[in-house]
Amino acid sequence: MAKRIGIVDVAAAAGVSVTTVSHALNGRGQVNAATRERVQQVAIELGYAPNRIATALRNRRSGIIGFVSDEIATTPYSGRVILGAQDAAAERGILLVMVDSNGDPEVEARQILALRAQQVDAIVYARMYHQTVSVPSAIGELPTVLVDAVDQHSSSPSIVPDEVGIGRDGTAYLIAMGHRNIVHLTIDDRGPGHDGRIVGYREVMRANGLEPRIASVPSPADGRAGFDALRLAISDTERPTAVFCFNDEMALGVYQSARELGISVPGELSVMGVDDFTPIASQLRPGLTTIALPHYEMGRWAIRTLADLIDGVEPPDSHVRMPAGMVVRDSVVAPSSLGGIHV
Amino acid sequence: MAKRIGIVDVAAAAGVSVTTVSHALNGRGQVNAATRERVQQVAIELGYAPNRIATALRNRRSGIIGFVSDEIATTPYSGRVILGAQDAAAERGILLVMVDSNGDPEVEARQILALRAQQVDAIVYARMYHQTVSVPSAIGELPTVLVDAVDQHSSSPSIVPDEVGIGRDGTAYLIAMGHRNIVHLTIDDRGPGHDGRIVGYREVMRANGLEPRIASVPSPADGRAGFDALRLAISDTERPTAVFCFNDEMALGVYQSARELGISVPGELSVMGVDDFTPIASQLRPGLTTIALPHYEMGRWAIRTLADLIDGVEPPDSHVRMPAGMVVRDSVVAPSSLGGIHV
DNA sequence: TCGCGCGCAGCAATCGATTTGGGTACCCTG
DNA sequence: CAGGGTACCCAAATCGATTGCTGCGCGCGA
Repeated sequence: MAKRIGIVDVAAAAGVSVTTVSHALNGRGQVNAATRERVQQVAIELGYAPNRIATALRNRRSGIIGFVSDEIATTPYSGRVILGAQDAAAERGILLVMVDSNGDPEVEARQILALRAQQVDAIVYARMYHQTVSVPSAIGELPTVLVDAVDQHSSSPSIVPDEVGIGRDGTAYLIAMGHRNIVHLTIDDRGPGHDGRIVGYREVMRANGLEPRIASVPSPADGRAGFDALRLAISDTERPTAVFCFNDEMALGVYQSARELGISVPGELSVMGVDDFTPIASQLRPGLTTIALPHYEMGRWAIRTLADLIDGVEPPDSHVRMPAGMVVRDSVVAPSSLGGIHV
Repeated sequence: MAKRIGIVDVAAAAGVSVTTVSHALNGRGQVNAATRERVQQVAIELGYAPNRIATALRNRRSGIIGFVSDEIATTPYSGRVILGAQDAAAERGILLVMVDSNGDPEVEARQILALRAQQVDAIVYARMYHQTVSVPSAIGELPTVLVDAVDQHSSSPSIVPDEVGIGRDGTAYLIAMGHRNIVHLTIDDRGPGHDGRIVGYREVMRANGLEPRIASVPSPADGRAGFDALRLAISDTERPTAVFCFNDEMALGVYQSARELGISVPGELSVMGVDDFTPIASQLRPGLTTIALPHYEMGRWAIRTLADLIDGVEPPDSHVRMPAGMVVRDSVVAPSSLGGIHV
């Protein structure tokens, strides 16, 4: 059993005191260049790695950031947030401890307490999808940033997707492709995503002299609802040439509905999603043109901001809305190419 | 700024020494019942929570387990493993630190070293899907378990899905539903999942006097491949009444191919998947009958086993193959109900 | 030659909880 | 009343790294 080697072992091997080893390795005190080099050499040979627990105790800084989510890892959405956070953390030598409250506030409070007992330096409070929250009091005075969430009553920095921008960009793209009769298919439940995208959609439609047409269904996961919504949309006086869906799951529902109704995609109907949920978006035929939420970037931003906050640096922008990016595949084409009805 | 209260504060408030507080709270030495109660009372009033960093330093046990994965959280598969691990860890007051090597062995080694510096008590070495690996040497002597992976040269406990059982169960179910002409649609790349399911499939087919028919495509994510494979299958002399797919993504491809070929599911073709990948399996119409890999349970098992290992308890079974469970939806029906060709 | 300053190195305190090895008071017994 | 237990409680050492302060020795100016 190879005993873990500590700073005393290095000191003994190098023939100096632990103080000098610490100084040499951390570049603190005054150490002769030759001594410093020798110590570093010995440390490497012995495979020395400082015990971060001891350092944390002494420095009152653990180098760990807690990542609190309502639904970790179970959805690929938050997965990308985690990935971004992980990457940014790894760059800074920070470790991430993730906990999943499963949406239960009591569990959440307990887990945050456990995190605090573990002396985490800061907390990322993330939600699976964009929503309004209130930061749990258990967090106390720990530096905190919110991801995919905002809290009006908190001064903690937060980052969310630019929902209005998504509504604008998607609509503008469809219009640029030549569509004029565009339905926005959303969900019944309201929320920042729901509202923001509608605002952006309306804005751009009106700016182009077009009439906004919005349909909504109970749940994106409900295939039948997509079917009904589409049927509703096409039974309208003017049949739409494009559907701008709230998310990719809903787009999958539309694809299936369209097939059942004998409507070809994208020939007779262009479809656009939001999320770039790969298993769906890239698997569908035709490939789904969609808007990728900036999950990865939000994760990175969160850790970067917290690392600064820990060092006492206040972020310039406290509440950030991050732009999303279009992912063009094959589900949106110019309406001129369709054989169906046109306006 | 509310100073964090420590054991000395509790001691002062309760009018006893820190030793007694420690004893009272941890039930170690001999403490008068009245004193114990008073200390506990005071501790709660003050909201005392022991600094686990200090405890870790003293006890040489951090209460943290490292979770090393090649692709964390980005796929819902590993997401469920994480969830199971999280739950089991939370029950035991253990925290999980997850790192993602993104498949890069060098990054992985660095991260494992960081984990060791952080004094993790043990490591879960997980893979995104069932494969054969070799445990990285950076782990050293730390207690380790493998999830969704095996290493012939390591004595570390491991847990993987019972692939042969999956092949057997799926095939048996289709046969029980009355199918006799069943194609197993798999991927080109070999691996424990690929091989095991074929073994189970063949075994049950032969045992029932049926001829195994296996087709394979380059990638489950490749929709076109699913299309081609299905066409290949149906151009066969005897048209299959059921397809047993390697996974749900492939099943999605088959659904789409079937639609394009004018074959109704499940009317003319029953489809079965593996994974129970919810966004696909439950969203498809008809709902996909599939076999759920025991990801959650494997995650639980991993932490349970490690917790025992840390306490010096050797697990009874070192290499476990965990059974999977059938999730019945609507994509498999008796072939008698189809109007198509039957054997 | 004396003394001051500087370069270099190390002692010892510190972080907060646990644990070892006593110490003290009280009670009981002979 | 002395000796021996017992029940309670506590001082101090400990975990490993960091850091303020001190000490030593050498060189240079007076």
